[in-house]
Formats: sequence, structure tokens, C-alpha cells
Amino acid sequence: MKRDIFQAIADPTRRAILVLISSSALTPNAIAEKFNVTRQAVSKHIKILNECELLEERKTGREIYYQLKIDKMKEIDQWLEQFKQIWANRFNQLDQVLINLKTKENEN
Amino acid sequence: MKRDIFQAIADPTRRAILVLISSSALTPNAIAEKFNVTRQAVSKHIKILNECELLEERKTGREIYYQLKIDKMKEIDQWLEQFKQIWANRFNQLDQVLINLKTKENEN
DNA sequence: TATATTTGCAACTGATTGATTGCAAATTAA
DNA sequence: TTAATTTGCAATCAATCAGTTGCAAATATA
Repeated sequence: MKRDIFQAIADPTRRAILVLISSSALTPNAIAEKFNVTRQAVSKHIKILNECELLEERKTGREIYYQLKIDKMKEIDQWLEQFKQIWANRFNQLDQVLINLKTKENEN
Repeated sequence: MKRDIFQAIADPTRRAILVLISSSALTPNAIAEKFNVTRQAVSKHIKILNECELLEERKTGREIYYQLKIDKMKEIDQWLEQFKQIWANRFNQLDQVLINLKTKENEN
């Protein structure tokens, strides 16, 4: 696979689409009406999001309703985890400084 | 330049750089040695990351040490928040289904 | 001083991207 | 059936991107 979820959310239009279809399923035409681009441009974005497994699709006749498959979003969160740990550790280090200061106070 | 943090993390090399300099500050040369690209390519990535305010730099003589400015990472987390709420709501809806089932059991 | 090291900037290249137009397949309605 | 609607796919284009080479500025070392 060429594209990953980080490239998928790099484009602002795609991010807007993801937000739009997070609450309700919409057809490509309905999505395109919300933006200032052609239907085909939106269709391309949908294709990319689909390749990244970010969409659930439901066909009813000639219409296709797309909705966000939210599980894939967790991969971004998982990548952020390693940094969260670092910034949590910084708080811990700050705690340690405060503890050391307090210990010194008690020694005096 | 209209680059944002989402474009910054779209490139796999830049994501690797961010991880690399999250634990310790490194010079562009030291960073470039870790990857299979030229120093200038890394320097370009550093410039982009710097424009997105993802770096702290500390000059010592002719060397420049770069380290991750972790605060900016929170913007990604903040964008994810709106989706977390949705997937939390789904859990709540699942809870409600289970509660309803249990209530019916008690009624029998 | 002269020389080596570290870095950023400019120019160039090949590949990719976002968007457009046009067209064909599938479905629905007259 | 015929006509209209919805969608996906192919071809195309301008802009951007990641990478390279070369060079100049600043700093450290002989």
C-alpha cells in the first residue's frame, strides 16, 4: 500500500470530509455540495480515504453512502502515544524536582 | 508558507526525525547519519518542522542542536478529540443496549 | 593566517498531488 | 424502451514535494 493514514489527513479538504461524515453517512454528491470543488475531486478524495480504510460504504440503488470508519483513527492516537509518554515523563521529572526540594527543606 | 502540522507529519522521514529528537537534542549532521539520505535533505525536513513550530533549537558555536517541541503535538490530539467523542458515544450506546437488555431480563 | 567543519540557501530533477474535463457503467423514472 | 441521475475511471495539467548537487557564510582548529 502506497498511502497511509498520515497522508490521508494531510489534506485539509480530506480532513473536512472526515469530520463531515463522522456524524452521518453521505453520498459523494452530497459531500461535494459542501465544498467548492467538483464532484470528481471529492470522488478522488473518497477513493484515497477508502484505500486507507477510513470509510464504511453502504449501497442503496445507484447511491453510495459513505461514513467514517472510526477505528482507523486510533492509529494516529497510537502514534501520538510515544510522545504523550515523553510529556508525561516531563511532568514526572518536574514532580521529582519538587520532591527533592521538599526533602532538602526537611533536612534543614 | 501555509504548511501545517498535518503536512509536517505526512512524510515518514519527518515522523522518524520527530521520534529521534523527542528523547535527545541532535545536530542536523547527527540526524542525517541515522537516515539513508543526504544532510541537505534532512536539513530541508528540519526547515519544514521548524516552520511548523515543532522544534526547539539551541546554538553552541557552529553547531545547532534540535529537539522536539512537544507542545505542538497537542494540536493533533486536539483534532482527534472530536472523533474520540464519537467513538465514546458509540460505547455509551452499546452500554445503553446492554442496560436495556438487562432491564428486560429483570422484567421477566 | 590558512584550513577544515557545520550549516543554510539556491537551482535543478523526477515523482507525486489536487483538480479539471470527458466518458462509460449502473440504476431509476417517464 | 428512452431519458435522467449517480457514480467511478482515464487522460490531462499546473503546482508542489522530496531529493540531489553546488556554493557561500560562520565557526573552530592548525
